[in-house]
Amino acid sequence: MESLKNTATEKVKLKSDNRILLSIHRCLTDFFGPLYWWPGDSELEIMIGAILTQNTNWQNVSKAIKNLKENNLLDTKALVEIDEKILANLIKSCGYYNLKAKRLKNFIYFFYKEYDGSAEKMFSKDFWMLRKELLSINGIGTETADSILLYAGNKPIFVVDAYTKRVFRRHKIISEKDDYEQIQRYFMEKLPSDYQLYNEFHAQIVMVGKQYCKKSVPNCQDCPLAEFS
DNA sequence: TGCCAGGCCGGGT
DNA sequence: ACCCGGCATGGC
Repeated sequence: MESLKNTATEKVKLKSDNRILLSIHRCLTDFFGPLYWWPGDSELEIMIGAILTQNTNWQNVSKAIKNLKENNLLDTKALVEIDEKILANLIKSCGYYNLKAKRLKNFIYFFYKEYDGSAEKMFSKDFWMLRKELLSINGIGTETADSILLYAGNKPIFVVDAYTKRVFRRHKIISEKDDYEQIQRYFMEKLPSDYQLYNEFHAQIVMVGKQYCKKSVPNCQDCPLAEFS
């Protein structure tokens, strides 16, 4: 009885505690070990992957990227010059291929024109300013922009995706009605500004979302975050 | 077999 | 300010 009460009190305390996110992150670090995200050998590859993976399984995306690689298309100039229809055909496996070919083109024109295809140049800019520029490109929304900033640019900005929402809503750590910006602010206010931490944490959240906190199974079985909900 | 996957845009209320 | 349909392939 006494211990039960204490446990309940602990949970309430923990939930309102600013450090609950750090506790969760530590728990997931023990659980998964290092995850080494984002898969990709260059900034450009990571940025392309961020666009191609919109609402799409990564497996399908990696095939498309492999295809691009084999055709020497992980290159800004080559992507500027390639015909959009041909590009669409090469990325067919990742779905929405006509749309994504257009979006990829939009981004690559911007990258080539504004930054001469240099990631170093682009990421030397104040990253909140750069975020605005990215968001102004048709086809780049909040998550894609933030993935580019965090994973290609090593900027301390937290990426919110469908997994983040589902996992943290299901465990009642964030509210159902919080939108992208609110959730992002919540994470960034409660966590130290550290790109490596954001990188690892987001990767862990995706793992939890895929393996334990599945959409099709409303009660997360064996969820490593059970103790936090 | 049907459902799902690391969103975003444009048009309608 | 929301809400919704469209976009599409491949894996389980």
